[in-house]
This record gives sequence, C-alpha cells and structure tokens, in this order.
Amino acid sequence: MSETNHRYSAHVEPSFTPKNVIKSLSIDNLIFGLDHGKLDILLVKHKVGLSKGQWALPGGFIRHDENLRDAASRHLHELTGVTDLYLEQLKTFGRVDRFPSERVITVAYYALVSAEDYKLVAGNNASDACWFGIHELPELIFDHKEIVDFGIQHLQQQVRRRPIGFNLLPEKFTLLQLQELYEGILDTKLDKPNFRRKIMKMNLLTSCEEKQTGVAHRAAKLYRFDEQAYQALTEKGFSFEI
Amino acid sequence: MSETNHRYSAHVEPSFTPKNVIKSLSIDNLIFGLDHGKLDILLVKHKVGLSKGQWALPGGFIRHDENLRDAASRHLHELTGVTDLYLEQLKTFGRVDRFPSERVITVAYYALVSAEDYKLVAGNNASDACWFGIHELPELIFDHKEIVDFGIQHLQQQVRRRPIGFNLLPEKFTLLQLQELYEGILDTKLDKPNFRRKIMKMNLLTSCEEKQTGVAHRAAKLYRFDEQAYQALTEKGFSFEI
DNA sequence: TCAAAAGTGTTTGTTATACACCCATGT
DNA sequence: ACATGGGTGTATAACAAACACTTTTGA
Repeated sequence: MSETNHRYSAHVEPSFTPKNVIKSLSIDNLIFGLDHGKLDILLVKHKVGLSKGQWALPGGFIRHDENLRDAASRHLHELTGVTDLYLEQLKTFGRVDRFPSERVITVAYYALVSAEDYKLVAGNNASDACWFGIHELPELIFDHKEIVDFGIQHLQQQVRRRPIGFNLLPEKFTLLQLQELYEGILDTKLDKPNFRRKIMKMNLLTSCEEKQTGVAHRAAKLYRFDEQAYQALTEKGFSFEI
Repeated sequence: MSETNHRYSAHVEPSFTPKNVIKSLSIDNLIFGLDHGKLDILLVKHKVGLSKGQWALPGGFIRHDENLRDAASRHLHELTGVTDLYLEQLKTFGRVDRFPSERVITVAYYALVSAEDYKLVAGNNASDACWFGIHELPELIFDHKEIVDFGIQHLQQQVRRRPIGFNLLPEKFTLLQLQELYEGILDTKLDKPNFRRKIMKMNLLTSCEEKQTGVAHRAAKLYRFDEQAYQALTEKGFSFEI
C-alpha cells in the first residue's frame, strides 16, 4: 500500500515519477461510499513530496501500454483491494495552473463502492486512506475540491437517470435502505409509499424470499437488483427516473 | 486556413509538431450544425502526413499555457472563424492503440453551431472543411468514428434535459423550426400541438413581435430564446425536459 | 380556392402527490 | 402495550398523448 502512495506522491515531485508512464497526464479517482445514509468519499494522505500531509483523491500516472480505465482501476485496486466496480470517466481537468511547477492534466474517474467493500477499504492496512463525509471534507490538494464538487453534482444527476445507486448497497437490501440511499445522495426527503411504488413498478428488483433479522420491528423483505432485467429494459428504450 | 490544417496534420507526423505544446495529448472538436432539419458534422481533410486525404474531426495540440477549453476554442476559431459558442467537454479518449506509432490521448469537445455560422463555415476559404450529414459520414481517421458516435448519443441525451438545441437555430426562429430541430436530433416525429404547449409553458421564449416573411402560407410568429429566464429558472431547480 | 402550415381545443388515460391507514415484531 | 418501521389504499390534481378542428396566407 505504501508503494501506491509512493507512486502517487511521485506525481507531486517529478523526481519520483515512475518509468514507463505518460508525462503531463494523471488519473484521479473519486470513490463514493455509503455510511448509514451518509455519502462518503475516499481520500488518501500524501506521505512524501511537496504536498506531504495533505489529503488528496487516490490517483496516479498512466502507463504507456495501459488504457485509461485500466489505469483508474489499477490505482483503485492497489489502494483498496476492490475490483469489478462501476467505474466511469467523470471529466478531464486541465487548468494551466492546477498543478504546481509543471503542466499536468488529470482524467477523473468515479466509482461507487458497495457497503461490503466499504468495510474492506476501512479495514485495509492503508492507514492513510480514510472515508470522509461529503460535508466534512478536509482541505484538499490542487484542484481536487473542484473535482469532488463536480463529481457530486454529476452523481446527483446520474443517480436519477440510471440505477447506479444500487452499487452503494449490499447485495441484499431493503426498500428503506434504498430510499435512504437516494435521500442521502439527493439530499432530500422522499415519500415512502410513492417511492416504493415507483421502484417496484420498474421490475428491477428480485425478491430474495428472505427477511431482515435482528431488527426491533417488523422485518422487511430483502431484494436484490436484477441486472438482466435492467439490460433487457434498456434495450427497449426504457428510461429509469427517480 | 491551410495553416490550421498544417497544424492539425502535424499531429499525425510528430516531426510537424509545433513547439510549446503538450506531447501525448490532443484536442478534437465535434461540431454539430443543422441543415434543413438534418444534423451535420464538420470534418476536415488532412493535407499532409500519414493520413493524407482522409477525413477527420478538426483538432490539434494543446499549448503549455493554454486551458483545455481555450485550446478547443482556438482550433475551432482558426478553422471556422466562429467564436462564442456553446463549447463543452465531451469525453477523453485514450485507448492504447488509438493513435499509430505513439501514445496520444485526446480530449473531445463538442459545439453546436447556429444556422448563421453554418453558412459562414461553408463559405470559408477552407476548401477542405466540409459538413456531412450524420448518416452520410465518410471513413474517419483513428477512433474519430467512435468519438462521433459517442457525441451523437450524448447530444441526444443532453438536448432533452437542457435547452442547448437553441444554439443550432438562428436568433429568431419559429416554433416549427424548433420542433424540426428536435425531430432531427432525436430522430423521431413529435406532435405539433403538444410540442408547442410544452415549450410555451416553460416561459423560455420571448416573442419578437414579428412574423416570418416570404412564405407561401400563414406566417408564423418569431421567437427568441430568453437566456435570462432560463438562468432564473435553473437557479430555482427547474428541470428542462422535452 | 386550394395547399400548407399556423395555431387552438378537447377528450382520455396515466402518473404524481399527499396523506391516512393497518400490520408485524422485539422490548 | 407501544414504539418502530413495513407495507397498502385512495382521492385529487397535474400531465401526456392523440387527434379534430379553425385560421391565415401566397400562389
């Protein structure tokens, strides 16, 4: 893990730049997680370099023989151990003065990490990787705050149009968990009966024929997201709207 | 104009690469225009280099002291003479093998060119710049076809959610022109009465208190898009949906 | 007077919203 | 028994879709 941070920090001090990577171009990952209905972002703390001690988005350089998404994936994997994520390009940030001393343009990717993986990341031996609530972010390096702000806005838009939010939940979830997820991301309150109906009418959830356990109230049914049904519907021009 | 093409073609043969630009990173512009309800794209023909004689998106390299959008803007201006456009980042394309012989990643921007500017471009002395209907595109260089396909899809999504389509029309336009624009982009037929009502209810159009002239039927009222009303509405959380 | 597009009205079915209500379960 | 969330029902209003209709104008 320290190797990863070394590699990233390298990107602050050119002398640390690993070989076989593209100059002037980096990757930064915006990783969202969900903690009890609160939206979090994963940050790392730089260990060396000019920006030592400062928080930043996890990222790094791109190898010459590596596709952009693969680079994003690799950096994410090296840091968190998580693979097979919903990982999408967000935007490329290239302000002339965004990086000190030399021109570096960064391609930002974003990912949504499920509740299980959320714990995995937190329990990782990368003691300098940490989740922060989006309303309690520390000072960030470079233009990373700008990337975060853009990403949150983007997520709020995307989550209304595509069922990507499910990636933030465990495999089996209740309808209330799903509702709280949407409330957390969109920062609003939703009407329970109406939300349930809207979701159920889409036929995107499969009942697990199971119920919650260990709760001090009537146990809710557990559902799982039906990827195939979604694929089938999108091919028919289906539009997902919350 | 030949200078522009020289500059762009440079991007094919590294030996032509101008000084003071970033290596391994280029800009490509996807420029949409409207011709009688038909959606067009602006292409240029390379005059020198490996890809001589082939059609490509107008683009080029980024100067070290130049922001990304400024670079996109500059290349567009140099080629078409058009300024002050709706010009947005589309996506960054970076497949390892997208460019022959060396690694070049490109940031794609897109713009919508109004009917007036459309003529301006066509009448320009850049004899190797030409509009093509999106269904009649020639073979394109590198991964430019991929960029075009992505851009068309993106435009179809964006145009439904934000009133960017107005950029493709002249300043004063009729409701039928607007409807034909949407039909052209979305590749569907829309119901006239319903379309009119939907648009008018948004209060985004100002009447010019003027009518069409020179038409062989009842003259339609001319409208203009009210930018201020749109700004005011978006701040209130207004959502534009066609 | 006819074609062509401008522009209005109305009917019908669907969907959104708000809110009242009953159900199940652990403490 | 009661608090807590699970889950259903329904009245109302807003909206979308389809389509019939009247108006204006140049040729």
